[in-house]
Amino acid sequence: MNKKEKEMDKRSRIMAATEEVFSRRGYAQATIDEIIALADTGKGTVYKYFGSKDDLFYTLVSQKHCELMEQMQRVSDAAGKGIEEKLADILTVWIRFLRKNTVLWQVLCFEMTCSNRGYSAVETDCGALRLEARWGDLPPAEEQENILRYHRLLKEEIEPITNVYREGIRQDFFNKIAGHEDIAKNIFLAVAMLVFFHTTNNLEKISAEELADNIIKTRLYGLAGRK
Amino acid sequence: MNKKEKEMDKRSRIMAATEEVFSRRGYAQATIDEIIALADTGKGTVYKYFGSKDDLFYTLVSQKHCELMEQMQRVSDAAGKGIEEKLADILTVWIRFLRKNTVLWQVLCFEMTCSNRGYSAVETDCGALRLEARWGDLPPAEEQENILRYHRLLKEEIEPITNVYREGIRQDFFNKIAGHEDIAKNIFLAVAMLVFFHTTNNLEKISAEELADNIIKTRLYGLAGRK
Amino acid sequence: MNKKEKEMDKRSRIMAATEEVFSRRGYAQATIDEIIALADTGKGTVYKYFGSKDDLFYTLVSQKHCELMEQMQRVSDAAGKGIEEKLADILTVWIRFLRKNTVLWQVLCFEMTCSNRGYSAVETDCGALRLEARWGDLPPAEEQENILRYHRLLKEEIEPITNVYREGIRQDFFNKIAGHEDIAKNIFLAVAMLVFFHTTNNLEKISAEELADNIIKTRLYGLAGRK
Amino acid sequence: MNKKEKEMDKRSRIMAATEEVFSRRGYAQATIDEIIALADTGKGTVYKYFGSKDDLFYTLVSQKHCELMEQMQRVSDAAGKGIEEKLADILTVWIRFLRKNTVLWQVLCFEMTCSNRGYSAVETDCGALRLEARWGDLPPAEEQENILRYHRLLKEEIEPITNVYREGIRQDFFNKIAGHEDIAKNIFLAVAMLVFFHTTNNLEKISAEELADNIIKTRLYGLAGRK
DNA sequence: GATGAATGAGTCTTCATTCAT
DNA sequence: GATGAATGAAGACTCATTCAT
Repeated sequence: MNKKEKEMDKRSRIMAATEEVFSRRGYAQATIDEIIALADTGKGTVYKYFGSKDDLFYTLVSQKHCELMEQMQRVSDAAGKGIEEKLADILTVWIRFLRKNTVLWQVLCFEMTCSNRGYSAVETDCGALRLEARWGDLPPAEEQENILRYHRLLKEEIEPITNVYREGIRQDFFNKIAGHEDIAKNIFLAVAMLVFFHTTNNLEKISAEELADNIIKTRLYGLAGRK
Repeated sequence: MNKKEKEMDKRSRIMAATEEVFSRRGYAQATIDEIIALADTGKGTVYKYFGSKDDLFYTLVSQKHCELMEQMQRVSDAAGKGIEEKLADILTVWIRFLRKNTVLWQVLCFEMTCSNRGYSAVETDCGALRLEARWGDLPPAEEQENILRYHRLLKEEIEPITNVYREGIRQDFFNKIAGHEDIAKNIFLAVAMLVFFHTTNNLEKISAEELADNIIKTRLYGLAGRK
Repeated sequence: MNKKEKEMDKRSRIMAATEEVFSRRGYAQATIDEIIALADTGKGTVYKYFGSKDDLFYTLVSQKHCELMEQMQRVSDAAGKGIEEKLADILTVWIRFLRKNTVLWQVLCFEMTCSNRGYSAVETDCGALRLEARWGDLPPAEEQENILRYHRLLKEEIEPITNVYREGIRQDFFNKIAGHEDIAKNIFLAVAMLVFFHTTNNLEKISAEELADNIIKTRLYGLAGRK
Repeated sequence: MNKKEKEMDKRSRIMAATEEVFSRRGYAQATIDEIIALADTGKGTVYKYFGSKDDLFYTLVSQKHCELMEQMQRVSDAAGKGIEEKLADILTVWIRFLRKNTVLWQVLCFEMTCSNRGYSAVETDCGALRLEARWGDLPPAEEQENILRYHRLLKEEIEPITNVYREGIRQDFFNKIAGHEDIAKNIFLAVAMLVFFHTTNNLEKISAEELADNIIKTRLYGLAGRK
């Protein structure tokens, strides 16, 4: 095993331990000590590669995020599919992903975005995200940036479904009932919630495809019986 | 002011401070020190009345939970209303409540249920809740109980809408497409998610009634345009 | 022993331990652990009373500084003394003080003022002190303030002798050879240096009065023999 | 470029980086990482050539010390000069040197001699230096030696001026007022202090020669006006 | 009953030094 | 010979909880 391989070995062992520990404990409760014990490495090594606990977490979810985006892109790009099918495909990918990374994405959505500290990300005119405090003061610029990067991940993950939704609007596929394209986000988040609370319902046994299909059908055509 | 009143005064001042601090900081970031400073009381007093930080939080949300249940009960009990109207009324209550207690319920849903530590509450045959670890070991019995009580609150909050849903099923109001009554929970949680992420979408400016109505309409009759 | 007394007891025990440890190790090498071991107290207690390691040090030297200023003021105020006598008296106080607090003031002069990191304090027009970086960037405002307060102590300590020097100038007691009143500071600092390096010379055995007298005499009338 | 040259290149690049970093940060705050980044070399190389952080610093100041001694020797050896001129020349060299190496010599005087840890160097009968602890225990012999070598540098730097002073005594040039030859050291150190605190006084703008001349004049003939 | 001083286990983070390649 | 990945000891600081007054 050469130097490069050994280094990757360390890195990936740390990454694996990181995933396990954050998945087991959430962010705040996780400790670097547990990670290094699991990765069988020194504390310095972790800090050399990743810089800080926050960076460690970000690196982990960032990587997973990329995998997710790739899959979403693939199904989004698929030719010859209708709105309904596309939506179902994207949701399927999203559900599968969340089922594998439930805790991690829960932590990302709630702990890391600091939405539980009253911070929200709002879109500026130029499309960038800016942190806003619903009360109190904003943290120092550097910390803001750390928080914002998590918001950016989420924003990007919602985009594919938003795009399909826009396409549907153009094709006059959708009703014009409600808050327009926030609906896309709505579906997206609702599915997340569904998975986050999964074990308390029976939807877990259903395959991702089936679940996505159900959700899309219900959303598109409604729960009320057609008479 | 007699002894009893003075005591209640202390209690309620602590309670008010507790709400403010947990709402501002989430659970982990909140400190007893900030609470007593705000309540202008001693640390011992807090521990005498409430026993622990967790108990303090539970007492707070428990109280709010009762208020919520009362309101839900009231609209659920209203006579002469159709399924659609009842659902909209319950959702309106739920949305209003969450908008007032966003952070608190976010914390409750994710931090306190320890769903971010891989624990899930499953319903036993006798209708009770039991904690289950998706991996690793369960915590000591005492801690399990502390976690479970939060699950019980949530379960109870979902019930009113579940009941209406069941009624709709009986009246043949609903399609039979999907996971049956989990759908109720689905709507319920989706709405929570909507509020939790509120500032990032425009739905915030809409009144609770309007929002509830939109959601119900969309859910019942679908997003797809009727041809 | 009542509550107040007990509290003062803790505080003063911590203070005593602080003095001992900082005197033994300097600032950077000193550890809170050693201080609490010596004070036989908990770490939290130290942080409750003093906030941070830097505050701990500042509190200590600040207290000693006050004692020094009091003594300097006393001899400065003494009526019916000539320039020479006044200078000697102030120097005597200064020497005595430095001999008792050698390491502490050495640390204050060099470690705490961060002069070894390229920061200097310059006097603004309004007489206040401002930090300046001879290279690189200044630290955040908060840290600047922490550094400046040490400079302020030193500035205040030099004042009495500067005042006497100014008086001497007015009385035409001094030559006009050199950098005018910086000379006062010069003497002051030279004496500090003398004490800081004391054990390497024999001046240690001389009493503070004698030493002060020698220094003043030499400074005033010169080392060169009068022919 | 042959092997020898390449090696020297490495060495000198490390040395240059060492000077820059220690000058910018002092000793404790300086890190090997910053040095190797600046020298564009590997950490192992530094340790191969210099053994330890302390050795690195010592090598640096040792080299500068030699340059200083050379210059002092040159002006000391100059024929046909009086006491006053010789003193001024030596001081000029000293001032120039300190102005170029302010932080380095500050660190040397206070941090490296561990005078801020209560250790002092005393001269034994045979003229050698021995470490003494004003309290507590002395460090292990090896560390003592590391500390002593810095004291030796300083002692050697003071010698030229001490020699001239001795010559002045022999020539009956000096008064017999004070602590005899410690006076020489006194002047020497006072000048150091003057430079260490330079930005807080106006002496900085004066040329080294002028400053040296002023100091010598004032010291020799006194601050008090001749009537 | 109310208080708040005291506690100390637990965390993240830094950095000089080593050693296998 | 040069490298830099790996290490782990060490240190500042936080905060829930206790308990004597």
